[in-house]
Amino acid sequence: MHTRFPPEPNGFLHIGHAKSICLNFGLAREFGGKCNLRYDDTNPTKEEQVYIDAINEDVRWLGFEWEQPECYTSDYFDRLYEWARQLIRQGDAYVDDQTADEIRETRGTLKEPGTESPYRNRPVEENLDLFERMKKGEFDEGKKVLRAKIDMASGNLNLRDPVLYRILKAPHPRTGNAWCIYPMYDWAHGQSDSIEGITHSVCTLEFEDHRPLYDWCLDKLGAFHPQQIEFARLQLSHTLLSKRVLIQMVKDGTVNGWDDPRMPTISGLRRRGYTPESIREFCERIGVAKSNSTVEIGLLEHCLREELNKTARRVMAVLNPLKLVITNYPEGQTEEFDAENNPEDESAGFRKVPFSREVYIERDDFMEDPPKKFFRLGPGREVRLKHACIIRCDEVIKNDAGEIVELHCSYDPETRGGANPADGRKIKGTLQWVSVPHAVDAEVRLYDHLFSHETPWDSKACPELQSCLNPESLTVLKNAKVEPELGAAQLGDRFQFLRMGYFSVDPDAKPGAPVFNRTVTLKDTWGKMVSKGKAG
RNA sequence: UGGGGCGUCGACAAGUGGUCUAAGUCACGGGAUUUUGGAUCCCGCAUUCGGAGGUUCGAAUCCUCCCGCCCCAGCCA
Repeated sequence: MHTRFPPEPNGFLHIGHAKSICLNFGLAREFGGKCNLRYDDTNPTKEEQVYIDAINEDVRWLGFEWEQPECYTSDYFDRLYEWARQLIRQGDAYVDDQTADEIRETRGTLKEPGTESPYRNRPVEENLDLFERMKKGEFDEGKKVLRAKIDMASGNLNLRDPVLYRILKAPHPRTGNAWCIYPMYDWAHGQSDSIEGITHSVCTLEFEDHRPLYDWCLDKLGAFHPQQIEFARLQLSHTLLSKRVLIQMVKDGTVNGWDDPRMPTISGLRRRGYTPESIREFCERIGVAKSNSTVEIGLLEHCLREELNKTARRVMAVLNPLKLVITNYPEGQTEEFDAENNPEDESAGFRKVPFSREVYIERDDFMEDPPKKFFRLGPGREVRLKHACIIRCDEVIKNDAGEIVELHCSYDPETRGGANPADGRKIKGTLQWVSVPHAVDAEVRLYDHLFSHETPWDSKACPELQSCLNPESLTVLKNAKVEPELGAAQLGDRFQFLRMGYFSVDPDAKPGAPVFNRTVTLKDTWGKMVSKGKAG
């Protein structure tokens, strides 16, 4: 088995491409075959080297290695040209002088047949001569094309004398000015597959109509004939995977570049903190079929959490800090408690976490008048500070505006170090915290789905993209407090901020000024109860 | 009668004549457990396969008709 992943270098790869990559490379891996990376670079007006570099990086990052060296359709331009001459000699192709408009008008419609070009029956020698002169640059763009001579009455429009070559006086990123005629996809793809010895040419559903043409070309040429097989492209809820729209959002500033952590691009997912493993697992679980379907983005997030739960170090961070003073703890005293790094992985060991009289807790973890099922902190209530001790809230301090600025609590010395109370009373709530004098300031960026609408690609449900955007897709928190050791977090580090979610270091981070991206939240049963009104 | 596809649980998706009163995963609901309302563990979740007929001892799987959805009229890929 020999497969290939054939991107056009005209944009960045996204999660939909990942499905194709995993499929093609996965097939080769599973059946002991090979997989090529082939750039389908037949349109120099749209393609650029920067995209090739980005695609190479993304495929490698996803964990796949292609047969060296990578392939380019442009490497086959000579062969393709010779093959075109063979077609002409066989009387299966001709040079057409009609304009693009004329060709469109004579193609017919979906229900009516087209009409044949007046140039359709030119003698072979004339076609050969004209085609050669096209190659030499004697004609302007649009003046002539090479067409296959098939059937202008075919029900399949692709068979109504499709254009094989057009004149494009544009320099090519790889062949420079060597060519001014470039092959169309239909003329290039199958033959490139054939040259590379591809056995299974896997592509998306919209090419199903092209298969008869794919077969026609190879049959006429008598060349090695790979088999084209189609599958449904990925559609993800709350996500747009159209290259056109992605480019637009980058250009109009809706997002901050191709690698904005909200983008479904591989580079965006990478910056967001996704792991290659989780993306591969996702591609494995969604399966491959021919029916158009939409996968819930929750499945992608599940695959991520599943992996991060096993691998990410747990650490404490407070996103929206509220100061809490433990009045019966000696002023100026500091001690360290042992904290487990990952309950899912014993080998991750323990670390020391500094504790003192004043700590920050999450503002949302306190309610002045909490509902019954809220088992976090409230006046007179007891709660556990993870790894440290049990505290009771004695007093709520407010400013003149009536805002809560500080909590006064007392701790139970018996529970110091995380011990359970001797009297056997159960403490339901556990909070993460950060010691005030030891805290490191951090910027935390909270990300959510770019689109609040489930099917942003649906023009009926979403006539205007803007109105379907999630206004809360990015929330920047500049006043987060994190454990001291996180001040030294490195790019590529991933953590679970206890009870808050999984976070990764953003490239914007600088020494002493950490920046964290929320990769994905933790499952939030309480949040779900609140939004369903069952929290009372 | 343009051509090509697709329709199995809320979302994916196995299954292509008997082992199907239909696998698995996510989601969802319930319970246990828990120093993360996380994780983990149990339990539940399509008598039905777009619909209607038919063939057959037997159909999601074969046949007929019907319905719905997607793709194709770039000198894009």
